[in-house]
Amino acid sequence: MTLRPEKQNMKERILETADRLFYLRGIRAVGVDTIAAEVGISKRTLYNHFPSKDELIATYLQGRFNKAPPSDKPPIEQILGTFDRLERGFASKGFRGCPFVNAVAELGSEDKSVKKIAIAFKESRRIWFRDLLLKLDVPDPEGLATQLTLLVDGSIAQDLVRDDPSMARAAKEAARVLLGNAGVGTGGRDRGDTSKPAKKRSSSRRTRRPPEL
Amino acid sequence: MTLRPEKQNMKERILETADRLFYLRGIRAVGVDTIAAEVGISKRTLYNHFPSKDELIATYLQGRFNKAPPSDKPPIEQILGTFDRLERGFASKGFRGCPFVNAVAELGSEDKSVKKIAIAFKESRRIWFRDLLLKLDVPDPEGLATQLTLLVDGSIAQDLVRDDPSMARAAKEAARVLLGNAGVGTGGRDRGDTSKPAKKRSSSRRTRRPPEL
DNA sequence: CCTTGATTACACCGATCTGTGTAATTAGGC
DNA sequence: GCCTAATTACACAGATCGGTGTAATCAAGG
Repeated sequence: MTLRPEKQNMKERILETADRLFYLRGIRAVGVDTIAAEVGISKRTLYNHFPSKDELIATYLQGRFNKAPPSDKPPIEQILGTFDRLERGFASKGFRGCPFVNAVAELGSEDKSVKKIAIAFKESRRIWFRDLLLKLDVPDPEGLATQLTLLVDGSIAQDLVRDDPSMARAAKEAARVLLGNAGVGTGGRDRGDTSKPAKKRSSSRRTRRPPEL
Repeated sequence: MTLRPEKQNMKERILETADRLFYLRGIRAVGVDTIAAEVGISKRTLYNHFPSKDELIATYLQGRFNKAPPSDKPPIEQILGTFDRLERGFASKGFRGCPFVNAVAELGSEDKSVKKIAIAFKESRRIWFRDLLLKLDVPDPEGLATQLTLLVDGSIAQDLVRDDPSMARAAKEAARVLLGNAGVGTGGRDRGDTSKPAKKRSSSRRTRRPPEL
């Protein structure tokens, strides 16, 4: 059953090329002919592996859904490290925004399956933040996790249009402030003692529901 | 020289329809035939007013570049009010993300003019924040303004995929924390005295360059 | 060697795209 | 009423789109 080496993973090869082109140039901007030509195969072969372009798009987005590997580093480092990885991603040449946001922006609200994948991805990242925040015992892990995702997606959008990787650093600084406000020492503040600095000080730390000035 | 009423602002009529369709369905997804049909004119007439679709796209984006009207309200209210307006926008049925981010996502890095307009828009909002922050005499108006734009764009992206207007509120809460950290009372914190509460306390307020944990 | 399945080249379909050419029609200003 | 300019309908060009049908070729396993 062993095919010749270069065609061993035909489906993966197609998917890799589709991923690259879809992400870099946009989904609507890339035709199946272009993908087939780039892979070096006939269009017929492509359609023997994917019944339609929509299926290829869905598989492409599914493939972008890489969950973060479990880490044993302290939660605070994992959270802030997210923005470091983000900055490295921005600085890399191939970065062009969030594939899920781009897909929703391109394909409109018509395509329900695309939107479902995008929502699932965004939510998974929020949950990832939340679970780390739970270990830190912050007052409102749900809300703070949402706020962190805002910083992530905000910096991604800003970098997409500005090509400015420093947006990730700005997001990190903001994240540090939000974490500090929640009673978490981030190692970047006044005193460097990161050793559990008095969490949950009565209620004044929490960003309470404000009286809507 | 007065044309008959319904055709008095032909160019504007075309532009309004193009704006609506481009924004709601996407730029690539809408053809000039569709626009002309929707306006109720012939395709030839459309091309008599716009030499190409690219020109129409550029004009569409230029038209989205509406600078905020000057306000005499306190800066802090203007800043936080941004997120209230954002939330109302999210809740309105026609909202579909940031037209500039969407355009860049759709058209790729090929179209330089589109990207330039998008950058100009993003920067104008940052400057708007910064100028308000200057009046508040915060330690780092430039950096804080950038952070606020991250919250704005983050909530827009999140709402685009989640259809959840509460993202604007989450952004507002985060903005409140960031402003509070900069020494600005936002009316939602412990003591309600918004009367210039000890700005610029030596250096410990500032989110300093952290030692990169 | 022969069978089997994958891949190939290639033509083709109908639809859609941006953009143009043209001649007829319409309406306003003088 | 006449001139001018805008708008109209409509055909058409040339390209690209997603997708299919077909027959030949190729390679691997028995």
